[in-house]
Amino acid sequence: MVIIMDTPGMLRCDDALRHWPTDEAQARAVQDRLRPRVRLDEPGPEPGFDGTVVGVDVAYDDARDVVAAAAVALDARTLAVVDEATAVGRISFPYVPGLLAFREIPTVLDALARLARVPGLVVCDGYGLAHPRRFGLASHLGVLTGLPTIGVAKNPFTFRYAPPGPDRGATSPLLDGAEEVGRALRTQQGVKPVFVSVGHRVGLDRACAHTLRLAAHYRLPETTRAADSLCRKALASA
DNA sequence: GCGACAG
DNA sequence: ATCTTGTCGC
Repeated sequence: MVIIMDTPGMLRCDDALRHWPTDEAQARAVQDRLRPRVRLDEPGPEPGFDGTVVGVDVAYDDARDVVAAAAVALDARTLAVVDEATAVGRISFPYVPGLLAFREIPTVLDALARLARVPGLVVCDGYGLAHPRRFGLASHLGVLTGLPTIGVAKNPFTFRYAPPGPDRGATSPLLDGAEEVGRALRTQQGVKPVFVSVGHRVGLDRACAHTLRLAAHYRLPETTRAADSLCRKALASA
C-alpha cells in the first residue's frame, strides 16, 4: 500500500505506519524518539533547483471518517505543475494541537508515493521546528521520507512575533521565548504574514526564499494552494 | 483550575 | 479543518 521512494536517510515508513500510535502518550513518545533524526545542518535545495517542489495537504470528512490527501509537484524553475497524486483513507488520529502529524501523515505518504518523481522539496501546511517539542508535521514527514521539508503555516500557533514590515519579503522572528523557531514572512503587501519553519534538511533562509518565490501572486505558496484545491476535490469524489 | 491551541 | 451569504473592492 505504501511504497516510498529510495531516499538517503529515509526510515521504514511501513514500519512507522504499522506502529502508528493510538493515544496521545504514545504519539508524544514517537516524537521524542524521532526528533534526534531531524537534520538541521543542510542548507537545502536552492530556489530554482533542477527538480520538483511538492505541496501536500489534507481534507477531512469527520462524519464519513474519510481523509483525502493530495501531492502536487511543480517544476522548481518554472513553477509549472508537472505531476499530481491523491490518496484517500480513514482518519487515523484526532486533531490534538502538537500532534497534527499523526492525523495527516499516513494519507500524505500514500499520495507522495504515487508521484512519478522523487520530490526535491516538500512544502507542508503547518510547522516543522516550530513545535512544542520541536518536531512538527514537516519535520516528521521529512524524517520518515528522508526528503527535504519545510512548513508554511497560516497561524502563529502558540508562538510570538512582531509584525514584519509592510513590504513583500519582510520577515520577523517567530519566537518561543527567546528562541527563533521560524519566521513570519510577508508574502504580499497588505496581507497577514505566513509562518515559515524548517522541517528537515533545509535551512530557514532557503525555506523563506522558497516560500516567497512560491507566493508570487497570493498570500499562500502555489504548492499549498494547488494541494488544497486538489485534496478537496478528492474528498468530494471519495 | 483556566485559557490557548498548526490543521 | 469545517460549518456558511452576501458583500466590499480591484
